[in-house]
Amino acid sequence: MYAKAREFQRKAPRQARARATVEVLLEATAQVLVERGYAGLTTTRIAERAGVSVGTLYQYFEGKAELVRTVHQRQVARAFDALAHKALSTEALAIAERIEQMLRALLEVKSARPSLSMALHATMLELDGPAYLERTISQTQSLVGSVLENHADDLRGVDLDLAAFVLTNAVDGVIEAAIATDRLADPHLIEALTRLVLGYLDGASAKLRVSGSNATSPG
Amino acid sequence: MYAKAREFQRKAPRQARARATVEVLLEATAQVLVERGYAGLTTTRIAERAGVSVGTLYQYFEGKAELVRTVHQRQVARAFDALAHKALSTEALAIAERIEQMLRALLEVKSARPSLSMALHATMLELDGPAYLERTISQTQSLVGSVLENHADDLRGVDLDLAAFVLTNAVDGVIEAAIATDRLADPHLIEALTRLVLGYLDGASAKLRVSGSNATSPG
Amino acid sequence: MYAKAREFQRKAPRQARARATVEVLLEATAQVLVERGYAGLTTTRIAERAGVSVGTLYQYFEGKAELVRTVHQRQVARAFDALAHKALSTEALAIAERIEQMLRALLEVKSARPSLSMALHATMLELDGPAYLERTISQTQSLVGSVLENHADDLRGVDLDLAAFVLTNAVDGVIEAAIATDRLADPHLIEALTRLVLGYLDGASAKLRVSGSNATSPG
Amino acid sequence: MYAKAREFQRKAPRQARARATVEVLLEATAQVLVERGYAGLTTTRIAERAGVSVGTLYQYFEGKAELVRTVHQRQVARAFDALAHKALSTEALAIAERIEQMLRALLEVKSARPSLSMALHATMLELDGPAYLERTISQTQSLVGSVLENHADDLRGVDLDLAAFVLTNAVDGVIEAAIATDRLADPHLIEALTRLVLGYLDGASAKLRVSGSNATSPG
DNA sequence: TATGAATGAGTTTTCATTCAT
DNA sequence: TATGAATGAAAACTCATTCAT
Repeated sequence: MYAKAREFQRKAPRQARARATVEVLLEATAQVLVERGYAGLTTTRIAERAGVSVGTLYQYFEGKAELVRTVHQRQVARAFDALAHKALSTEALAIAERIEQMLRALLEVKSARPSLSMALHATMLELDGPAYLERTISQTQSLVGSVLENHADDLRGVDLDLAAFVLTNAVDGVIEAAIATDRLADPHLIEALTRLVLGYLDGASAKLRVSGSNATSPG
Repeated sequence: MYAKAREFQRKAPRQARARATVEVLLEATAQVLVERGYAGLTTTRIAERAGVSVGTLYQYFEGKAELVRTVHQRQVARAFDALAHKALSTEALAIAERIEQMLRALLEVKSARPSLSMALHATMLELDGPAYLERTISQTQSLVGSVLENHADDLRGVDLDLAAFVLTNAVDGVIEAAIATDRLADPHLIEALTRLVLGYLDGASAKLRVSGSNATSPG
Repeated sequence: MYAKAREFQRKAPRQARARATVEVLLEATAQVLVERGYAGLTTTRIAERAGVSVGTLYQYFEGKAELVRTVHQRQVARAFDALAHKALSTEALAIAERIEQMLRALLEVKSARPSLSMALHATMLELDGPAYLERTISQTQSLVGSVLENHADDLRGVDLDLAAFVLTNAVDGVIEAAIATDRLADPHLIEALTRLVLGYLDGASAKLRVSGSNATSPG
Repeated sequence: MYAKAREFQRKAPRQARARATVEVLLEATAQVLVERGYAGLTTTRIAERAGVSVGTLYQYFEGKAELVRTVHQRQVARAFDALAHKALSTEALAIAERIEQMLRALLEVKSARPSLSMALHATMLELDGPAYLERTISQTQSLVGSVLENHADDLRGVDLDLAAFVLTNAVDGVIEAAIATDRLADPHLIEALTRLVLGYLDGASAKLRVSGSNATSPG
């Protein structure tokens, strides 16, 4: 049904010039994909935009699917790395603060090339089917899972796996829509996302509810 | 109260036979799309599956894009109608109960042809770009918005427009991921979604927090 | 190589209504041919324009080729009849006057639907190949031949067959170009054509030269 | 002195091999057009005849229309160049002699591929409508015009523009008919055409009439 | 008779991929 | 290595024609 995802370059570029060619091809792929969609992403066009010949393209990549998958992997890796880095650097913070910082980091990284994210999402869905989501999201999901686990004391009663799944995808859905409607820069977005996550966790844990949200402290 | 989507076709079928042909073509499109993705959705294949000739397909539709858009519109309309209907029939209920019921209705309608939903999402993204999301979601979003307004008293302090945007897309993101990972049937899903929505609203409204979640009742 | 020219309607229309349908179809064919060329002349379009169904079209004509040939035949017949009629009614006149009158008649009949003439010419060439010209022109050519013969005394030394061929086609070439460049209405055109014909005959006959062109009389 | 026609192609051939391919495609187009008419001129057939694949055809031409136009332009250019060349090399001659020589040159060039001329004429009419004639003939017309101007002294009283228009198209009409009826080789044709042209000019100019045609000399 | 739905052969056209230079 | 010409399978799409109603 869907083509298998094959990995990485056909040939490891040894020389600097070759490495540069690979970069140029990947960037060209990203640009053309954003500008004309997957249907308009032809090997000729990629090569043209990259300033090399089609032959060269095939020297480094198996075809356009591999190019797209590579671009996607990089994009995903960038987002994941940013998130993971922030998760590490905020280990000492309280959960509410930590989540807000992580969401900030995520929004920032997504803001870099918003339309590329969208285009890649659609394309990967077409290339590898729903299975792609599973692969891609699961990584983030387990990162989120371990972060939650760090705060297990505050989250007693919360099904952490379920929470990781729900929150990761809920946040993703909102961000995707924000990209589509060009609201990524809306200053209220970060607040709303934070509230979404904390609200969910809050609704499941007595501890957090009392200590975590000081606004609730009664008169 | 809520807007309706319509279809446009190359030529309106006059005879009953023709109307049946159109239905058969749409169903064939849905099936082939699910089975082979948009790349595998060829006009020949659609016609074959529908048991008519290609010529007939082109008599009623401009091409496969129009077929897909029509299938999508119907799918969206079905979900929207179910949601709108439930929204109306639960006007008397408290917000928490109402939201849970609406989420149940939504899950139910999405469960009907989960893989079709996914495939349509990916395809529409490719066909019409991110703009498609805007068009599609906005309808649901305003429905959600008016439901929230019905409970404005319970939601003092909540930015209802923002809430409608965030909640609609958060729920959508979770459901989409649930479809992709085959968790739609998970009995915990409905609870989690309800908590997600109520938790968000809760985090923004003093009134709701006190009356809606009895664990919080101070003293 | 080129399809055979088959003649006339598949079925003679007995009733008045049927005759009207045939007329309407022929007129529709002419209109569509002018507006969209032979490539754009589809049976559906003809039927639509005529306000009948395709089925009806096939009730009266074998297909679009027959329709075009019929329209062409009528057009040719109109021009030929006008010319023949004028030839008869001017038998008593001197050759110069007679030719001018015939040319006037020809221009007049061609002016009626100039673009139709052009379109038919191109289409018939495509349908029946160069052979069509032979068939069509020969009729006119022999008419011209017999007119010249009536004035054989004035045209001693002229090869009448050759003259008929040359003059018919020369005049035709000029008129066709006049249509294409929209000069049909140019008042000098008729003079020029007359001069062209008389000049040719003049160049071949001593008698005509002296008596026919009074401007030459020296003195 | 006289304008030149040029070609436009989808992509300019860089290597010698490519240039050869383009030639082969043009020749194949000419052949198929003659053999089967425009209706029978399919891209598959052209490629087959040229001994290349369809893909190659589309690499250099937008489609069959562009191929035909290019062939036509070359054909027209050949005829025009021959005529222009003869016009230059006969500048010193008397008008009668000059015209005969130019007509001879024209007949010669048209004799090369008579049926191609016909087929191109019909096809261009269909492709570009009557407008094509205007474009094509105007060039020749102005060449004829300037030739006539060279002999303005002999042509006092003649409207040179009108003469160029009438004579160019009259000659064209006769030649076209000669091609269609296979009389191009008729030895009388050249005489007749010369007489047609001179006769026309003669009928309009006193000077030429007296000196050019000795049979008229009075007394 | 008239209708218009259905047919499907026949075209055009694209584009990933190969390979001689 | 890089090039870009050539390939041809595969797709979209049209339209003359038929025939059940």
